[in-house]
Amino acid sequence: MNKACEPPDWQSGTFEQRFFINLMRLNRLLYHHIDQHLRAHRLSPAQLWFLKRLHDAGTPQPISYFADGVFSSRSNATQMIDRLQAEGLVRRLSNRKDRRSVLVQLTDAGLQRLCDGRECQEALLEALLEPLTAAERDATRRAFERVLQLLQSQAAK
Amino acid sequence: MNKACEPPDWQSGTFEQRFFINLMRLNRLLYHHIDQHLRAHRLSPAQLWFLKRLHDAGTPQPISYFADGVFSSRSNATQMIDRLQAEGLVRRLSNRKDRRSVLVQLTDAGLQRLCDGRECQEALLEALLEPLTAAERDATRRAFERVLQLLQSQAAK
DNA sequence: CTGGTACAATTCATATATGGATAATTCACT
DNA sequence: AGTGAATTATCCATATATGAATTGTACCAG
Repeated sequence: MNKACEPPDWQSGTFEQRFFINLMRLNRLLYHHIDQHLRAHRLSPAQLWFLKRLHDAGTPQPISYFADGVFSSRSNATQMIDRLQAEGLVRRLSNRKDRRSVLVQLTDAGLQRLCDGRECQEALLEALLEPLTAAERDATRRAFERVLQLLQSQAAK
Repeated sequence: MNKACEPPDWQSGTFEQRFFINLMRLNRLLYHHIDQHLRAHRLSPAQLWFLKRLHDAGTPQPISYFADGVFSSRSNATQMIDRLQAEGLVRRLSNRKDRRSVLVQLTDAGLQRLCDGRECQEALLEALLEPLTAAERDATRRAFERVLQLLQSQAAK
């Protein structure tokens, strides 16, 4: 990411405008921060998220398992798995129960890569958030959950 | 965006892990929510942001003005402006002061599109955040600013 | 069993985003 | 003035993300 030329005044405008732009900005900055360090482990945050979810599941999962709407939609999951497979981190298994679907399995190399990346990401997040007091953590957690709740009730309409 | 197949348990894991994933999730959901409604006005959130910044500046701005690291990096700004220009929303002017740079100017059509889109986005954000009490707004604002501050001091290292 | 419907994965077109080149231009320094 | 560094926009390769269309498969109603 290139350096800003003359950054806008992020704290101007209404609460709603600042909320939106600060959310987008925080997201972008944090993603980029983690991305930079994960690069040494040859993983993107999205790839790490895929491997982590697959490992947590414990068993091979269909492609649709990864289309959770956070790091990936349905059509994107296919090509994310393509790239992970090209690197030998996962493999595709045929599904005898339902030949429409394909099961994705973590390989040993994928597990190793996952452990490296996970450690890196966790260390970065802990270092970043370490200065937060317990009260600040609580307030932050609640703020996120509250807005997520509003967003879900709004999106239902 | 496709519906989730079996959404993961977002509230498991350490505070740091939940923080990260909730931030990414909130960002994606809100971006998508706004994107869906802006589509009727033939704008993406990123395009609206470009037009808004250009209008706020009041005068034509160089390409690098848009590379603020939130919606766009340097190389991306070029193609964002390409698309806006192809739609007739902005035009490129030569810069007599510095022939390396190009000035981008809002057209009348761009101003009209901006007004439509801005109104749509503001209404969505107000409707979404309307249930928040003053105390919740304050807590939310402070949470964002605190983490942004941490991130900037961390990124400096 | 058959025909229609639903569903899973894929492919395609397009938009967004980054980093690494490059060419043209300007600037800084001697 | 002239050389070398820095800057500006652009181009390229690649990754990420979405929606629409397609293909193959499963399932259900009659």
